[in-house]
Amino acid sequence: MPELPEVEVVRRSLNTLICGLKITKVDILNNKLRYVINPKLKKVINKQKIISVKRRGKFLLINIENNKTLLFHLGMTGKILILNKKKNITMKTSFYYNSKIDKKHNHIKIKFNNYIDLIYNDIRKFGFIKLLKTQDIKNCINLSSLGPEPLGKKFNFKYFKKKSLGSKKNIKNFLMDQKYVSGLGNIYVNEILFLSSINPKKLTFELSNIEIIKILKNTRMILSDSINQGGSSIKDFKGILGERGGFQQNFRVYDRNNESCMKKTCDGMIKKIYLSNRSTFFCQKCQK
DNA sequence: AGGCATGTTACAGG
DNA sequence: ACCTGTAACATGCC
Repeated sequence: MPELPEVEVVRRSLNTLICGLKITKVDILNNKLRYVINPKLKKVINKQKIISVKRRGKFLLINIENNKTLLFHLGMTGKILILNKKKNITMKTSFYYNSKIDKKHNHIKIKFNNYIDLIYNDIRKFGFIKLLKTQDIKNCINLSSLGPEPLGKKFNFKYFKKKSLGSKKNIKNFLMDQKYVSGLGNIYVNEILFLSSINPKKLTFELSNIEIIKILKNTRMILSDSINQGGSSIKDFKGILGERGGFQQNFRVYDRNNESCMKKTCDGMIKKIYLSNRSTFFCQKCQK
């Protein structure tokens, strides 16, 4: 899935591409995603203008004129595509353009008054779209228990210290838990702990102040770098129209089982284990 | 053929 | 109540 950086990149692209546009038609090609799509959705949003596109954790929120909001979650394989019919090309919404995209997984199509179509494509159908009243967003079951944004001011030392002392989780599961901090997923958590030289199994109440500071700093750095690069937790991403070729993020530790540690000062080996059924990579030497 | 995959959630057992 | 591991969801790729 798209973790926070990917969702943020999509949000920025959408925000520049569809704000102010009027919806002229909605096609539901498949109404069974993670939740069954509200059958009223089509009628309610038709003929309405897009006000803004926001993000909370890994959720995307499209605010619409008549006090409605479309809440998207991209699950594991969800993508938002923009099709420009005037030029008969698929424009990127940043890295979500991919020449391998198969039309048979297009589930929702929203047409606008300027030759643009927004398409929701999702191979595994773990994602969803919900129609909400804008004023109900904060109390919505999906958003109400989310922790602070990892790039926001509330995700600070004081907060982290308090929550980490109150938890018996290991640090990896802690960072993966959206109620403590929202938007991190398996890839970025592996990367954060690697750069912080902390063992993923270390319990949060055992973390030193210095380790907490490292986690906070590396979280911000990794996420903002990734956003600036256009998102990176998708392996086969190609740039706009594919011409930029095989952009591939070089993760430092994720998916590097049995490779040697990339840190200059370390000659350890990366090991793969499972925590809560999620693949976990760490250096046996510098992440003791 | 079988294991694995960026997420979330329910359930069982400790 | 909290924690972890397991499985489920649906599909594709080694």
